[in-house]
Amino acid sequence: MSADVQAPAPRRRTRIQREKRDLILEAALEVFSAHGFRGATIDQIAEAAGMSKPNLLYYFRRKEDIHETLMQRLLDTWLAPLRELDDVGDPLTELRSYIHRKLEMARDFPRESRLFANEILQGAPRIMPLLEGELKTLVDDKAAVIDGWMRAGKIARTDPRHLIFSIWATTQHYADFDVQVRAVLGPGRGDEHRFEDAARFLENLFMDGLRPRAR
Amino acid sequence: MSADVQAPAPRRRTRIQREKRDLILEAALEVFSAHGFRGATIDQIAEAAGMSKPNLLYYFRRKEDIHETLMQRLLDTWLAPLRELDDVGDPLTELRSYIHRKLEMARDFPRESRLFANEILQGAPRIMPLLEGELKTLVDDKAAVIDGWMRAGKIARTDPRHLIFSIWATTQHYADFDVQVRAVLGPGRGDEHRFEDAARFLENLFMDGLRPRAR
DNA sequence: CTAACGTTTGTCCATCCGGTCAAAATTTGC
DNA sequence: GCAAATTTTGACCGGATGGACAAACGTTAG
Repeated sequence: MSADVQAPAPRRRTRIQREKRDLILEAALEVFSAHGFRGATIDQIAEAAGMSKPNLLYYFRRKEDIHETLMQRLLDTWLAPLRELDDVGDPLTELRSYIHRKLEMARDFPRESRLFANEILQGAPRIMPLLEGELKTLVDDKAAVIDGWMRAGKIARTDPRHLIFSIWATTQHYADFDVQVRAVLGPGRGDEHRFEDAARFLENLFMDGLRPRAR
Repeated sequence: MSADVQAPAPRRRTRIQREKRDLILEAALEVFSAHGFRGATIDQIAEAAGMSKPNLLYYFRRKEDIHETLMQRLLDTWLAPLRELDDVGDPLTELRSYIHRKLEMARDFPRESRLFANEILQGAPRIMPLLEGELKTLVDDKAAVIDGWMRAGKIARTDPRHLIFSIWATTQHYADFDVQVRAVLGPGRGDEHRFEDAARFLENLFMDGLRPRAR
């Protein structure tokens, strides 16, 4: 039995409706993430989804509806790694795996990352409530967990919220600024193995910083 | 009589031309950084610059010309902090001030940061050559400097290029993702002092990482 | 004063784009 | 097999937008 995501009380969706909507959302992710909301046109999305514009508009009445649906679906996937950050287990290990999971997401879902980045960059006009609600709550929650670790002396004392920001920033950078990263690394080893190199680097950075280790 | 194909070789510019062009570029920075290239309209820029659209088009023949000029002017300012990274002086101190300077730029020139972010996010269609040329050269150069420090045992060994990326990512995050940062910190102390807090946090992170310090 | 040059404006155009609509084609429930 | 419901399509619309243009306005040098 299907339970509809949010839309206002239409009767339960047809198989075709579910399939086509998914097709459209996939196409829209491709187009929105590459050009931003304003830069993307319905025609582009329709073509990428292999259907005509009026046909697409039969499934989503307005361009903004597509974007909104996409955003809502994505937020869950996107925040999953942070949700998993758990109080049990060794703090340093927990944080290390959080960083790795985030980096894997940047590698495997760069379009999703760019979609969010695009939205935030332009002032998050369409997802402000989500940021101030769901996201803030989650971060508050996890910041408390991290704070507990600090108080217990398990990790160094710093600002837990800025720690989370820095993990987001460093990992998502490899998705959002991919072209720049590749341009700078140039062809050759760096370009091919950039995610492995990034993983190793970030682990070093977050665990021990730059100060030379006395051995 | 005019024969110039595109930019170069116009006779020297009038005082009015210089003033108006600057005015337009300032307005364009505001508008482009807030809406992206495609999202910005010539009318918006013209209004922000306090002139009519045809008047603006008298100084810049095409929308893209404004963007291009803006980009070229900005790159210098933007990379200045990295250029200053110097071989002389204590490596850790050098890196610390680089981080601080970058963070100050994110605080004082958020529009510039967002303009670049927008461009890179969309695949850098208009500045690819700059990335592969000027930027890559500069990074190669500074990576060599950092590498020297590592070989000399002055800082821990890691990947110098990814180190640079991580500094860019963490500092620019406070400009590019400002709305998200503010939404998550919420009103109150965090919001007001976010840049000071960020500075302190980043210094801790880059110097010593998260491992609890034996005291 | 006036001719030459630089600047500004109103008007106009072609195209793009989000969205509508009615009719045609297809699928579904009985 | 057939009527009702769903899906698809082509044609169309109105507003926004990038840009062209010529006429008007202002400034400056002789």
